[in-house]
Amino acid sequence: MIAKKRTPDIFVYQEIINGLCKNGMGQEAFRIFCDLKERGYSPDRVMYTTMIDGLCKMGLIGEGRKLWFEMIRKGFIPNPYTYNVLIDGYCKMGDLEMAQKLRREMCERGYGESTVSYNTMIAGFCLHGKMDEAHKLFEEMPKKGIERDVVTYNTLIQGLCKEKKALEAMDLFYEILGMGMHPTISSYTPLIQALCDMGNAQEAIELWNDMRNRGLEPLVCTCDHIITGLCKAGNAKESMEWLINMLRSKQRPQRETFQRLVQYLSSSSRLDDALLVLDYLFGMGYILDETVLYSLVSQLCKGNLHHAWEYIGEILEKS
DNA sequence: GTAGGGTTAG
Repeated sequence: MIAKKRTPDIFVYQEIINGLCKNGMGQEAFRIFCDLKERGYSPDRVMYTTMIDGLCKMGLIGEGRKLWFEMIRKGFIPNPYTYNVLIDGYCKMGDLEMAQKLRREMCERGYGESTVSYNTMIAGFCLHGKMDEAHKLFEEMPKKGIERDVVTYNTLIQGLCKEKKALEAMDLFYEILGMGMHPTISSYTPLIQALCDMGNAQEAIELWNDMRNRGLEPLVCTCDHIITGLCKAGNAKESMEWLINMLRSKQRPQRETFQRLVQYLSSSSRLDDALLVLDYLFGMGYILDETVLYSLVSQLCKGNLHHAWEYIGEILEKS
């Protein structure tokens, strides 16, 4: 456009800056933003908001704050979008006090709170393990007439799961259903992981099936969690089946998943399966961690030493 | 000639 002397307008630049920010090229966006100002363009409130958000998401909250004041100097009053972007930035870096201060300031300016502003703060508290505070806000929402949406629930579910409170998180999941809302991938993923971590793989699989029945496509890592969960629950057979299904559908399990499975199979004397999984592991281009290797070798040595020696030679060659 | 852009989980 520039070469053809078609000067891009502010909307085109807005799209470019936003697109770069959302695709991991925030530095480039910031360069263009600064360049624009030098060439005499004046960014408006939306563009400032977009750039402040981009900077916050890169962890450059100081730069974001500078732009905030620059915007005010140029006569733009921050609106709820601008506030939320900065509040989210402070939440993410753990300065919850500053986030709360900005939230009060936003209200003093006469802007009402919204589902998004609540979700932002709840996510901030959850991220930093302050579940009591998160709950307080969650309870406050209906009292203030602010609707909870599926993001509100998902955020709290994720927070509770991280704190190993899967039962409480399940209650919220049922509440989503009870309210007639539609759960999303983010409702299921942390729950399945938490249940697997607790050794409750069967319930996790029920959730998995429920998710599939709703036409939701699970994240690949969810499958990894189920495989490790099944090992934890002592279910070698099903664990192998899930792994093979993953490989069949051309999904790449994590190295850690293979290792846990090899470790579990060898420690429960299923050496044939362990060696089979090991073959898949090497086939994916992974190498075996030393501690898992030692445990496998010592298991092999408990059996027929002659065979053990053959296997070990083969394993060492591949690793 | 007009309208058009920005925020929360993952």
